[in-house]
Amino acid sequence: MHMKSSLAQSQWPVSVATAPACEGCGLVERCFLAKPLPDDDGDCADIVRRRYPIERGERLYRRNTPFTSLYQVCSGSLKTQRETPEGDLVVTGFFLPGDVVGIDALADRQYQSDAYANIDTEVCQLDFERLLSHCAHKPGLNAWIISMIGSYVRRKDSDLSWSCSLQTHQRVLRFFLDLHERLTQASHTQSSGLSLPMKKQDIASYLHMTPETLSRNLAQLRREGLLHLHDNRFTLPDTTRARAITGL
Amino acid sequence: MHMKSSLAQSQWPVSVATAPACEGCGLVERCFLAKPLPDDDGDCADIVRRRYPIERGERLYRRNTPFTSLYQVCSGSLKTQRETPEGDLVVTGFFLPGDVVGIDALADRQYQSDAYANIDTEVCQLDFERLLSHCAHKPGLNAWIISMIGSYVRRKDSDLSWSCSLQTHQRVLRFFLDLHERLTQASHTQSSGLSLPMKKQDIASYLHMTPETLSRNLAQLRREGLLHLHDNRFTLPDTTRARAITGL
DNA sequence: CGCCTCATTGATCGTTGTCAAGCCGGGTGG
DNA sequence: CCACCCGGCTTGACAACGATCAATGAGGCG
Repeated sequence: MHMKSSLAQSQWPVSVATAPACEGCGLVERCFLAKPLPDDDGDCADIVRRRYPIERGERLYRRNTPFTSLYQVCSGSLKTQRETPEGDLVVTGFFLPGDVVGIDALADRQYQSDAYANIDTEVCQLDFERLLSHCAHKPGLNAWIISMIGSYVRRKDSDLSWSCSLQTHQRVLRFFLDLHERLTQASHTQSSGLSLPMKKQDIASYLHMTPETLSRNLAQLRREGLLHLHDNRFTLPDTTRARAITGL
Repeated sequence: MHMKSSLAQSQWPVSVATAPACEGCGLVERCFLAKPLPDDDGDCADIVRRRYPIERGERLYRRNTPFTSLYQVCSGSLKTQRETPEGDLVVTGFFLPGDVVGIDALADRQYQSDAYANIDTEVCQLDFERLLSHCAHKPGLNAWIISMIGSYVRRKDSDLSWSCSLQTHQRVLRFFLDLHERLTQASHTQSSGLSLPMKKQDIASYLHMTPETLSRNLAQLRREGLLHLHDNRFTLPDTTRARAITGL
């Protein structure tokens, strides 16, 4: 019964040694890659390539190229984008520290989108073939993979359910609530304001609206005292009311 | 197009014996459940419960109940729906013969939506715990699961990318193109017209528009000769033009 | 300084949601 | 067999929201 109540990441044994390359990584205490992999008996070393830097604006992988690796964000942030039939670019996801990117490539063994760094970023690379080949005799590792994919599915599903059905100002507010939550859980800093790790254009694209509409809605949310945003730093002064409005 | 057979399904040995309950199932020649499961050495019998009927309008599972099983549709069709914060119901997916439903429950071990039969339907039930417990010593089975989830992710991802960014009439047309493709690949019947296995209200909800808007768009597509739809049977007279319009 | 990209604000137009009425087909009961 | 009802669907008139077009401002970098 290796697969108890929850597939959650938290059930891995709080492990002892952390890999040398992980020293100083802000994610280290909640990152499973920083610890030995589940059921690792020492032969998993070739799976992970740790803390690999990507510069702002640099591309991590390109659409329609062969899928080889998954990547976990250590610091910074990534976006994935695709092209519409008309040739416009649409942002399909943002990836923050702790998130795994590349899962959309599992089915076709081809990346389904282009992945770019929004700001200077570090990722850990996971060789998927090697990962799978170790799974057979490591049920814990297998469960971890399915859990990881499950989280991605949940996120996509919930995105899909609100990104179209909510009103514009609700979408914007929900985006910032969600972002706040993900950023604070990743790094436990409760500093005065979080920095916005992507461009507003990209946010607009992700939320299926024009930059103009986003800007107007931001102005209104500021007026209503639901969001402070200045110089790429933001806070949510009244999360209770915000949650009530967005239904989160 | 987007129907390259995914990761692993096609690589199973075209197997010999089909299970008795699968005789007469329309899906039998493309269904992997009809054949012994990958790497099955005989002890997988308890995983699958075959061809289990659900009546039109009946609920298969309910949101926020414990996740136990995945279901593959044999015949008929299912929908999944959720409630918005305002209390409206939104259809989040349609499942046709060959599709696996319940994958959104993987992360939380709770179903994330309500699943209903649109018409009289048959499903095969897969006990997920048992499935996983067999994975350890059956790498093929493991790969199959990941492939199955991968297909789901791909579908969700592509839904997400077009269901919001396209114009209304494009969304409608794309929906019918997609439906046509999925229905014909499931049962190889190239009959004169396919029957629409769901209500228009649900289609409207799924496409994020009102029934009125859907109706108007259907009327226009008929006028333009891109879609025939009468008495719940439909054909696509000009798939080439339709594809060009929707970017599929 | 000038160029560039990003962000903001205003004016106008078009598409879609809303509200309302009418239609059609299936089911029920007299 | 027909009258009736009800849910699903269609069509029309109107209002509202967001996209488009255009102009301006703010910051980064050669």
